[in-house]
Amino acid sequence: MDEVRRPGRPRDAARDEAILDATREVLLRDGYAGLSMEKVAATARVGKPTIYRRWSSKATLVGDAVLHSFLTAVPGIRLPGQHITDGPAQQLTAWFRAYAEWVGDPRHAAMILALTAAAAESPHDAESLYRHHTRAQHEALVSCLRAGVTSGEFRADADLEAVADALIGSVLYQLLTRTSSASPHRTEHLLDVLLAGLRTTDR
Amino acid sequence: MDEVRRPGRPRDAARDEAILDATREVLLRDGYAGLSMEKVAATARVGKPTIYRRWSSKATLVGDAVLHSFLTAVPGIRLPGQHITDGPAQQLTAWFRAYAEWVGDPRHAAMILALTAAAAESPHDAESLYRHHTRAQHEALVSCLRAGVTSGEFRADADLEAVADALIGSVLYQLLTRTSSASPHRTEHLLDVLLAGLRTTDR
Amino acid sequence: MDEVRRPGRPRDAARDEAILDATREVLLRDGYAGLSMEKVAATARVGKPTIYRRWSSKATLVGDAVLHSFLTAVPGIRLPGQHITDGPAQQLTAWFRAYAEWVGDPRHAAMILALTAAAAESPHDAESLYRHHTRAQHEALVSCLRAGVTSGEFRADADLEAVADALIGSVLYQLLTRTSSASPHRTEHLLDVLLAGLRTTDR
Amino acid sequence: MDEVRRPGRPRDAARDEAILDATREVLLRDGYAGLSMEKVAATARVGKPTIYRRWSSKATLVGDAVLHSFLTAVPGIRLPGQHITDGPAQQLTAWFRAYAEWVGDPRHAAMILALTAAAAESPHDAESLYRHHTRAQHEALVSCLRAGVTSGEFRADADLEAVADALIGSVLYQLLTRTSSASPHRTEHLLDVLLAGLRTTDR
DNA sequence: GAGTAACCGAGACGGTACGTCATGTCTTTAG
DNA sequence: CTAAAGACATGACGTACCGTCTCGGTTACTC
Repeated sequence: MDEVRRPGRPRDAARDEAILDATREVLLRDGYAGLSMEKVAATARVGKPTIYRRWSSKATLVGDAVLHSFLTAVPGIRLPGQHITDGPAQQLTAWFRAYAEWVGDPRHAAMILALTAAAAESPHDAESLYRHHTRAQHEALVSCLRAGVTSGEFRADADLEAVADALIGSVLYQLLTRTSSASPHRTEHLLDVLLAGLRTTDR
Repeated sequence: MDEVRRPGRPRDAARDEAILDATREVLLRDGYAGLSMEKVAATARVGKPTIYRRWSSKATLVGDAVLHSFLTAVPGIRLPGQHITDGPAQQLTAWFRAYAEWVGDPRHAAMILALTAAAAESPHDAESLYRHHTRAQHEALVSCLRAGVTSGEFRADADLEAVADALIGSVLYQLLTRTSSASPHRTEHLLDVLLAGLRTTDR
Repeated sequence: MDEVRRPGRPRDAARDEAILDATREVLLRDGYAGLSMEKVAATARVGKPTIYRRWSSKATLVGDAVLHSFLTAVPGIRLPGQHITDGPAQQLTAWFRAYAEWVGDPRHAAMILALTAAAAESPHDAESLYRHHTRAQHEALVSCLRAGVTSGEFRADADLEAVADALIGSVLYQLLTRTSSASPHRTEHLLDVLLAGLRTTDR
Repeated sequence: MDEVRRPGRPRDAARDEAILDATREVLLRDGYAGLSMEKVAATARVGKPTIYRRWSSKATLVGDAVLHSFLTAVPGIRLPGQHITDGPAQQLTAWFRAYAEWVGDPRHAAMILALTAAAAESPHDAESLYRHHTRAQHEALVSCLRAGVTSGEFRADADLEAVADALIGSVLYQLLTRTSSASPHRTEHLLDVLLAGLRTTDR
């Protein structure tokens, strides 16, 4: 299980962090369009080859920068609910509130937009890029919904993937059309309708 | 209401079409990232100043190219239903099917992605850009939903904007994560759930 | 005989001069090794593509810069003697003195060294480069020597090309080994020996 | 007289040879311009620091590589003639023939050009570099000429240094202008003229 | 019908950034 | 302390586009 020691000077892990930090900083300041590898290198006080050694393109770099932003800044978002006392509906609501709040921060909204830009810009790696970086959320949502189906609270014939798509997609659409930020109560209203539609009619 | 006649040679309207066609062609071939004004000019057999005289940036050019693609290629999408015989639910279903089918064409999917890229790339003009170009769809959806509320078929307390956001957003999310295309039946399933949630409980 | 007018904006001849001037300036300051296209561009206040549009490499740029230095700065060197009263020997002496004096200026010495570096650096274009830029001198020397043969002053069996090679080559060798500059009297002494060797023995 | 034993692992003398060999190999293949420390290191299967530990720059490395080429490949060139039976004129002729023949080999011509490039590239170390590596030849020539003066065969007032400069310089000039190689008979013709010019008039 | 003013294509211009390569130094493990 | 390997900051490479400009030439109104 030991890592194989390659010859030569090992990569400095501190550079990775510096580069990702710089990427986020530039992203916030100038947006995805205004982000250049040169700026990132200068901000991180790092040579360009040091960046290219780790990330082959602007898109993959931004992808990782955003992913780290997800993981480090909002770990709570990863597991929508750990208390068994909460039912799926409450869990979904809790998650959605946390997500909306997280996205409410313009700095986090900028991360989502950057990721979206990276994916939409080059359709061929869109899937690998966008999916990979939102998969955690999507899977958490689906498993939560599935728990609701198992418990009999939700309809068994509902397409859970489609519901998860709609939850994440609606926030994305709001970010794109109402830059300021997605309104928390709007997302909550959507959840109302969706939950109503999901519940088993004979209860 | 007459247009003010400026002196000098008037602009050649045929160039507009040639440029927009070229833009779509390049967009399909190389994606938004691979689109350069230079390529568009070469493809349209037009000088660069001829483009800049009409569009000030890549984003606005792409915006118009996509909008024309919407308007000319799928006019049916604009008005979800003009036959009063159809109820709101049927109208929504019809519109959603048409939309999903339209987006199913990779060429049209590329247009949506390009528009998304343009908007996500520079947050400050995201709103003006993206909203402007998807507003028609969004408004049609909302007015259709509102008709359902008026007729008593849909709950009065539902946030119709949120529902419209979710419908459009879910397609967008699918485009970003499953490049091939959005699956038509998935969107249909989502509609099922949403309609169920929208319907007045005491029916 | 009219020049064909190509379409598009014509090149600005003033840039050529600015670039060549900058090249010479950098050459003097930093030598051939220290000359980079980037420095030349910055010094000439010109974009890099403007240079590459005209010269494909550092070597050809330096070649032209040195050639212009020859032509503009020391036109007298081109025609070794225009007074018919002077015999070939006097003409050679006059030319050699002028040449040695010209090369005595460190700025001109730097030009010759730069040209030499450009040629020696890449053997395949050495010939086209070096020969082209020193040909004028070489031809003038040979024709002068040939006049001496015709007039009977010089031996008919002498290899005039070899003599011209030696005259130019000796200055070059001195530049390379005694950087400060070639000593004028040394070249004059060489001329003494060569003239003595060239003269017809029975005079 | 014992070498001082320094602590630690001693340098491997075999590396020196490997590096110099690699330098010559790259020089032949790509010329001085195309030679990089990286290529040399790779060709010699040696780390870059191993090179920098021994030679501080590309120029000094090339200098030594060429010098070794001189010493090992054509030892005969070092001493123009050790048989007292030959007069200075014959010795000069013999040396010149050997030199011209040696230079006739394109591999050796490349060495001279590389040395020239190294010197011409940075005027400040031109002297130390070029002079050091051609000094042996130059001194041999001068001492040979001086013997001729002592014996009364050559004029006492001739500038022997200038003559030596011309001999070496003419070969250099030919290499620069006629890449293929210097023509042996041309150098021989030059020697004819020079010897004629050197000889005491009253013979 | 002559001006004139804006159009058109082509392409040069000063720039910025690209992604790659080489420089010379530093840091690691191994000998 | 040396050696090989390779990461590092730096900086130049030659190319692609940017958006502006300057050409010769065209087209359609205005006088």
